[in-house]
Amino acid sequence: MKREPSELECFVLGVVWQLGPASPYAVRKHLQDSPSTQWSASAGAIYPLMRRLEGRGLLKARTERAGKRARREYQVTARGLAALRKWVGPPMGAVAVTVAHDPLRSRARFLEALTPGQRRKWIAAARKVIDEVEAMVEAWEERYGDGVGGAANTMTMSGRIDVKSRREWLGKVEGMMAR
Amino acid sequence: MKREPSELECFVLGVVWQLGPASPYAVRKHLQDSPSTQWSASAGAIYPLMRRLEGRGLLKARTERAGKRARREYQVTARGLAALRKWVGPPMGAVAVTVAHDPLRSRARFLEALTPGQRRKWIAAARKVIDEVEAMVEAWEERYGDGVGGAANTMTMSGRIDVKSRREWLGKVEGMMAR
DNA sequence: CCGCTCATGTAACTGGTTACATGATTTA
DNA sequence: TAAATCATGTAACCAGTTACATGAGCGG
Repeated sequence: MKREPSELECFVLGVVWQLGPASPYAVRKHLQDSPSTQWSASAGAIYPLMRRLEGRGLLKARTERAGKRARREYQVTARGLAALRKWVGPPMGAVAVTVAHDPLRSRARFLEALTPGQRRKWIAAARKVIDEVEAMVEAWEERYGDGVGGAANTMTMSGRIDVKSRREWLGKVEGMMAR
Repeated sequence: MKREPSELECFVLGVVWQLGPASPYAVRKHLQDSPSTQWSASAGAIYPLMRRLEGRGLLKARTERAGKRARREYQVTARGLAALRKWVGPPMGAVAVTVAHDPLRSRARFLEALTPGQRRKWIAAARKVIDEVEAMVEAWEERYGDGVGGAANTMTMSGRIDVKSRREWLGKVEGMMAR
């Protein structure tokens, strides 16, 4: 029974599809710039991963040379696109049925372990974190604009809603704390 | 240089602190029931992890016997509480500065890879997924109510906001798709 | 007595991380 | 020409997963 590909594998497949022919380095940069820190996009992850995808026939590589240097350019194959579509769904796998993972919320769960003073400071710090994320999202939009198809819009939109909803959440947390 | 503990380690530390003396099994169940699938809470993760925490002096164990059977009950030590507080912050580590990770959004990023028909189906499926999550959150509240200190309220509240924001997001995605 | 849940573990694996190595190309 | 960045990779490690093993206790 063939195991189904990991989230990162599919995501990379998608990124290559979106960028058009892309080198592992380009994919890496793209992931690093993206407002999600879900993956570190380390070389040790990406290079072997893309080789793996190539081995499975989901990507095909072509070695171009720019100047003296060889660089691998990967492209999504027909099978690769099929795999991407399957991953995107429908149907979505069971992995999708979950509340979003947010390290801020994980921590907030244990706010009661702090002293009231620390709690107030925590809220302030959290607010700052959310501001930072907002800035990241805006910077990302600035940078990539409509670069990656219509996807950029979807992404910044989603980032903004995320920020908004976390602000709302934080407000409520503050309210509950006060009582 | 001592490496800082993983998210799961700290989260487990927090859960033990919240539950009061708790067995690995109890922690495992708790994580499994929680609406977050961030961790599978497999035995192979939890048992060694709690041993590790014990080894670091963040948990202390006491072996109780119920009937013929020995069960380990862990409790958070003073150092453990300090570590928990440090993890919760402030200051939050850099890990916290990220948009929430949501597999639905990851997938939505590549919606353009689908045919328009599939896209519509995708939206419907996504709506269902969100409904499921909502049900999970409600069930969780039903079950744990005010069980784990005031934290239960914070958690269901956060789950609800999450659901609401994802519905809003999905609506927008649909809107953008239509154009 | 059967099957289910409680409860504790271990062994093998693996995907992803950190850190290092190497050399080409660009920019100050 | 020195420093920074582009670009590709590898080796060692590790946290967490899957799958299995074991046995107690309990409800039907």
